[in-house]
Amino acid sequence: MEDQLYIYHAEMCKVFSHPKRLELINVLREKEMSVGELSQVLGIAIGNLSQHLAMMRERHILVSRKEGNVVYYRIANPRLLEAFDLLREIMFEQIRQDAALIQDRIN
Amino acid sequence: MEDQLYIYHAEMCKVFSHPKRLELINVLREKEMSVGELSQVLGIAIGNLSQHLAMMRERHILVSRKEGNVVYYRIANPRLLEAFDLLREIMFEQIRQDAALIQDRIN
DNA sequence: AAAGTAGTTTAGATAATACTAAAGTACTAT
DNA sequence: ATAGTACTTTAGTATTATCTAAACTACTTT
Repeated sequence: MEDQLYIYHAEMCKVFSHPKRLELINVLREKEMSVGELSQVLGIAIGNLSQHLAMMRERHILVSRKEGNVVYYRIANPRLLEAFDLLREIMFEQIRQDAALIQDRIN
Repeated sequence: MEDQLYIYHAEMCKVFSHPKRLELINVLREKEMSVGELSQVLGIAIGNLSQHLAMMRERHILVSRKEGNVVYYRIANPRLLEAFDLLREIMFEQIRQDAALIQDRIN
């Protein structure tokens, strides 16, 4: 029962474990975008992109809306961007620490 | 150059994409623990655990210290727990929303 | 209705992760 | 020195993710 929470939690976090999916989240930060536009901006094939979008939609990270035959995607929960930003901050802290360690070793 | 950041960011997030690694982070929340203790608490083989610990150490998520022939692990940056908690909150929000949608469909 | 556009889905190949079991290392106690 | 404890590393296998290319669906335009 407790295990199930960790499994669900991990499933959600898998969204963050691919560079193009992270870029996608960052690109959808302020505005929704169509699949075609996203394919252009991210520089990946539409078929492949559609697979990423589907898995993110299944995990309720993104929601889509259809207009004519264009599908627009946007971020489901704006708090997700808080998580994105926090993780990126932690990453920068680590990069800075690593750099400092290397500096120490030189001096 | 920008791409490298997304790659590094994703590498860090891979730590969160496995249920036992999440549980491990949560268990190390307030205190450090030896590998043997962790193996007991998490219920996974020591060899397997040691592999998870190594990858988390490489990514600077955990740090270790050796005392005699016991190795203790702890969380490198306490802010990581903020990220853990934020992601879990977002997860609960989503679970609640899903539950609400199902309720609506019944009524 | 036929052809075009936008996106999805599937099948198959390749690559990355994860697990098990056994060998190896470092330290401690006898 | 030998044996034991605590952990790490490696090799092999199984599982899961990712990508490409092609078929398919839904909608629009002619």
